[in-house]
Amino acid sequence: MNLEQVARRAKVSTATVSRVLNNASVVKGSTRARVVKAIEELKYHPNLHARSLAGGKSRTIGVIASNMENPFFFDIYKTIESDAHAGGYEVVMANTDYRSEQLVTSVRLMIGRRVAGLAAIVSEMAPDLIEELNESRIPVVFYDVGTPRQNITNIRVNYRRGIEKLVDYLYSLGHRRLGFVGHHAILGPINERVKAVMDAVARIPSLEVRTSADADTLEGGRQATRALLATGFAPTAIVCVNDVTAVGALRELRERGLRVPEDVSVTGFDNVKLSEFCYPALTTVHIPRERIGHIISDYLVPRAGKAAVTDAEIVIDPELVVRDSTGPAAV
Amino acid sequence: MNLEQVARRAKVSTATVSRVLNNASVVKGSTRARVVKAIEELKYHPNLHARSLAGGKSRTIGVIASNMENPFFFDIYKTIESDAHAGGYEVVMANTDYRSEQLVTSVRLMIGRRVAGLAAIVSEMAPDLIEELNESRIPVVFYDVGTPRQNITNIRVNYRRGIEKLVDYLYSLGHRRLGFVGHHAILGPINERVKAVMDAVARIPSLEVRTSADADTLEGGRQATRALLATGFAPTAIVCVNDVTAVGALRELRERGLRVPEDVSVTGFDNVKLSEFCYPALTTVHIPRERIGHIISDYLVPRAGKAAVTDAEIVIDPELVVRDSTGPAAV
DNA sequence: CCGCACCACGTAAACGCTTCCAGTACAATG
DNA sequence: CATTGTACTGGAAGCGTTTACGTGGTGCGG
Repeated sequence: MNLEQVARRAKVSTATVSRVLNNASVVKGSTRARVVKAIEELKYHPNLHARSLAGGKSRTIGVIASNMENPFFFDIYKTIESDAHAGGYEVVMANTDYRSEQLVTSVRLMIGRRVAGLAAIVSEMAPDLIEELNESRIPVVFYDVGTPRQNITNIRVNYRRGIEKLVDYLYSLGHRRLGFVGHHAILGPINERVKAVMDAVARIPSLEVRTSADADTLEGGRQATRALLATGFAPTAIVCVNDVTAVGALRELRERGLRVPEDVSVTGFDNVKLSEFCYPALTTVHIPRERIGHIISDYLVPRAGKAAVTDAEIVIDPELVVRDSTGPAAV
Repeated sequence: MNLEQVARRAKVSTATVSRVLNNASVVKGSTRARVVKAIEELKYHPNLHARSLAGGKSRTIGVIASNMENPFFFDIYKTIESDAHAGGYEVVMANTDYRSEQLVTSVRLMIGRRVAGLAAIVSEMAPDLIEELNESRIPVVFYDVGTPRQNITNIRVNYRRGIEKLVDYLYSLGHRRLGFVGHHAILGPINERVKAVMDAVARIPSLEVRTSADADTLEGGRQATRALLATGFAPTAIVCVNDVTAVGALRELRERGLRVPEDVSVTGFDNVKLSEFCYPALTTVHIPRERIGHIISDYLVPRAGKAAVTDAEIVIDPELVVRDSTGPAAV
């Protein structure tokens, strides 16, 4: 079922069929009608592979994320998708599960697909990736990690600042023993996020902190919290790497009979919708996911009268959102 | 950057490069080494479009879902993805937002991509879709809606039975006034789900029910619940179309000062992970999402020694999961 | 020393589309 | 009536692969 068959049935050349398909150029009304009729009768669907091969372009942009299960990533994805569709583009998505090996695979896949643009919303990194991407000439936006380069734009939030706001707030409530629940992807004291917490705590001598980590899921947050408490360390507040893990923490505390925030305060990060709907509603740090999504699509989706892609670094300053999961430290 | 350039650099023909790329046929070790070296030096990435055009096959399967934001769909997606990767296949995903017009667009897109198989996990339907799909000769699995056909397999859960279990359980707890919170996609009394609720209730004369609907999100569940209560109708139990909307309902009730389950009972559907983590944990109906995912990939991902795709209808019987959001009806 | 099988590789024809370059028909113009 | 322009359509060359087929070497038995 190809152009030729349609052409034959409509008694025109393949060139003409192609023209009506892309409603480019001028095709006489009667001819166009014949072609359209043939297309419908044959239930013809153009082969997109052939199309982008011949055309040299692909009108699809790729989005790679660490964990689409986490609404944080999904919210960004959704915004990009919506913008892309508005601009006549398609989106293909890939998950890495925080594995840098999977990141490399996914990036290769996207390059192989000759995407028009690529967004990598990931916390992991692979050494030669930037080089490889640079070589491919594909416009790229990295969120979180990455290095600005020709054709590579960088967006990151000032995670450090967000954590500081959180820690200062908890300190002001009288908290002195803090727990930090992370996820495996950011395990290890070298990690930027853990370091941010350590540094924020280190500024205030009377503060003490212990960390724990598990998967970036509800269950992971629960397990990490359980492990943290199993050490005998009794934090008066638990800072979680994001809202999802915080909801996991909430459950573990509840099952241990600890009240939030009377006995233990809990904080999230991201300000995902769920953070308002869980109980108690989470004190968290807002990260403007829609804005991030729009920035990304501005860079990747060619739009009439838009500036060209340039290398740049964009830093977003997150802000504290106080809700019900935090309160004065227990005596 | 194409096969020819690689071939030239390795001083072989494009055929040989292709052979080492697909490590098919026998290529002498030394030659293979030269080619591999050239590939890496040039940072060559095969053009996947050309590949599937020439090969005639695509090694990717498509998944279309109504709302990936809802973990129910995502869980199924994840299972399919994992199975597909295990079988050397890629997956492309598309969202319909419950809009049948978008369903059509997505299906066309998938056909255009000449996917090796297609899974449609959707609650909406479009008239000519089945016909169009049938014409395309692509193996298809429908979940929820659809009609078995040559090359089309159908999976559905016995939603009706699940609702009956729920209603019977609530009745046994003394509930007589029920609210049903749906989402827009299933609005209208013609809908299968609403009908299932109506019929389940109709079996028991003393039971009364009112319905309401909004988006399939946390916020939607909340709004629908608000609308339901705003009518003055005071249900002693609220049956929600799924867990996500139920969590939304939970929040609305909490903000109105209604205790769950003392004042009002709430039930979800799907048994998504979140249903255990919210407070109170939801009484719900378990739908085996992983199993559904596996069934789908069994049908779509060609695997060594696997039976061919046949038309069939598979029905899954869901079971009740009682947790903390339900209790005896308030007097 | 010849012939044959076989291995390793090259040649070239698809795959289904886009698009440049011509070509035809016909109206408008001088 | 010849000339130029315009509107539409066709021919054919790619796009980057895969793959059937062909060919040149090598090793072996006879």
